[in-house]
Amino acid sequence: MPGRQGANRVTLREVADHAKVSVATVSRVLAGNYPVAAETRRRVEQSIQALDYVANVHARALAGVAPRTVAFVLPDVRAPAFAHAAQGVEEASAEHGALCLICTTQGDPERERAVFQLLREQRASAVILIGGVIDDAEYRARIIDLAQGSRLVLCGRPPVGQVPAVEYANEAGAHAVTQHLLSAGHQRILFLGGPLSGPATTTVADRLAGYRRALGHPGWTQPAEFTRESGYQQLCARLPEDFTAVFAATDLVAAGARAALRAHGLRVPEDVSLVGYDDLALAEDLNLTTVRVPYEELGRAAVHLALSGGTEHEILETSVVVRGSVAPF
Amino acid sequence: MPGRQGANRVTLREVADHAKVSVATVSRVLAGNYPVAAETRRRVEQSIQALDYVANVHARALAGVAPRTVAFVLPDVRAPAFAHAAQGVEEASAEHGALCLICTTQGDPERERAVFQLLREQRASAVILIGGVIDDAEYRARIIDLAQGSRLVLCGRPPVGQVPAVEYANEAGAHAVTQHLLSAGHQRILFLGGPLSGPATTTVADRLAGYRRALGHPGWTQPAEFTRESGYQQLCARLPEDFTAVFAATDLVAAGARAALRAHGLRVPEDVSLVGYDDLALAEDLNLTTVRVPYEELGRAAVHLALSGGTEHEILETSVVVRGSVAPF
DNA sequence: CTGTTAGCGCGTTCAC
DNA sequence: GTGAACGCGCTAACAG
Repeated sequence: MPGRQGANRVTLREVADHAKVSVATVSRVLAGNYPVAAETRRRVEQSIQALDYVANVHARALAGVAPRTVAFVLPDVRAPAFAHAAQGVEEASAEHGALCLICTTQGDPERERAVFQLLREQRASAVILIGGVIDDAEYRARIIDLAQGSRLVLCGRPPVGQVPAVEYANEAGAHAVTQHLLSAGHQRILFLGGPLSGPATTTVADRLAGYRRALGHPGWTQPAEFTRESGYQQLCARLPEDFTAVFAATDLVAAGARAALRAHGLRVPEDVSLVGYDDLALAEDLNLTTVRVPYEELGRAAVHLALSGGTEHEILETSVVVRGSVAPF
Repeated sequence: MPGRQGANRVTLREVADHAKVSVATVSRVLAGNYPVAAETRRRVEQSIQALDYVANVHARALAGVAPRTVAFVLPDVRAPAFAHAAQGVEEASAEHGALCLICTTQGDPERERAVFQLLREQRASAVILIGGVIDDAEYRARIIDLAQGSRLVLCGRPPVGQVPAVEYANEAGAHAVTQHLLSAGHQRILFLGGPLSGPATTTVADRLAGYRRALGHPGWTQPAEFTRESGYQQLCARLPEDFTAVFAATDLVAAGARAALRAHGLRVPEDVSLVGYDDLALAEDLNLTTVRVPYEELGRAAVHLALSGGTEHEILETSVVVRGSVAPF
């Protein structure tokens, strides 16, 4: 192992001195984009090794050679769906030789602003935004505003003005599972999910829209937050009633719904059929028929879009994963 | 909204000109650590607004004011345990006003090296490392090597040489659940988990050690990777046998074990008791008695340790969470 | 209180 | 092929 310098403050200058050449020469062998005598190059490389020289990105960036950096901004890494998207972003960034920053905001617009400020200071090449949102005028204005600073790409949300986005076929997926339920003979299907009060996020709104389009009428809905707990309580509040199937807006909600059904002595799928959305790992545990959302692909696509500079509106496909939570009625 | 500049290349100089002051003055109102006439400050602030000026971290860093950056290096963000730790790291970093970088390595030492190189170039204030490892000489050498570049803190692993670490009472937790099983009258307890071949990671090794210490003898073990699938298959391979309880090395493994038990017509806990480790969300779904590991705290503690520059070896507590998967025997 | 100026570490013309 | 010198945007003395 070469002699290490601890705090590692070795500069180009020192390497140059050590190798008895000028800084320009060292810079050249480092960049490798300019002819350097073999012997000289060897000597320089040795010095670099010996001193354990590590280039300083800051100096480099200032001199015009900025490393690519893509930032992924999300409410919370612990949410499986977001974690999967993050994985996709990470992988795609690495493939592009870009460093990946992951920043969480806890859904707080204030923190989101702070994070963006930080990212602008960092001169991030691109920032990708994910997380449920209510698509109102205030929100759209905020996005337009944020987009000024750096290249912005929306993920799992509709595009806003000139700000590009990569989405998944959310409404279509909801339509498909509902259709699946309908084909099995179900007629009274309860949609479980949505805000307990106030406007819905685009995510729920689209799923609800797909459900309604398949049904051909407004159907029946029971609000519930995107948590297991809420799914449990909100369905209990609705039980007993005469629906034969439940469409939970999320796998997590479905997990809660399933528990609620059981608590009321109802079996899945014998007594009540149940479907979810997202296809998280727990859907398999629960043997839950659900809609698969390609979260990792979503992240990857966002990175490509961000780095390619495109402005198209990409929409990834969703598909229903049939397991054992639906029985014919 | 102020007039935005798109690519945002406004410099201090321009702001100074706009406000008819010197760059030093602008720098001062920005830093706020030096007296500036109220009127002047107001004018400068207006110019900053008008031009939508955003400081350049790189220039700043080069001039000596480096922003704190803590990097969290992990195998995979999708693993719930790691995601929770990441959340802790993120929050603690934010509290310290530090930017948080999250980098994944897929457990590939090569990628790990590349990431470290990148982080050194970034002049990261600290890097925190998490993920299962086999504690051999090669590994220890690698850590020592990596630690040269920047401030390193190990997370959920034992310290190596001068490299500090924050762990959780892994062995003690395993001892405690085993004791819990013993108290319920169980004697033949199977430990499910561990490498199918080769040496174990410190994580399993410690859990196994706790199990054995409680038992007072080597006990019975069946290898299994840390996945639901492996838990299922490896337990099936062992069934039927006459143990009355299973200690799964991980909640995920426990989920698989539970499915295997069911597939063989065995009920939990009536026929066989089952415990896991980690206390992930799914443990609650499964009504699984398990050991709670404070992953978020682990992440937070690592950040504090990293930023405080301490070198202590911190060990967080674990506790057994009693749910309904254990019955007296 | 405010302006001038010298670096921070590196890439990049230019001359040699 | 190689070296000297300027500038990237900003902070921190140092003078006024």
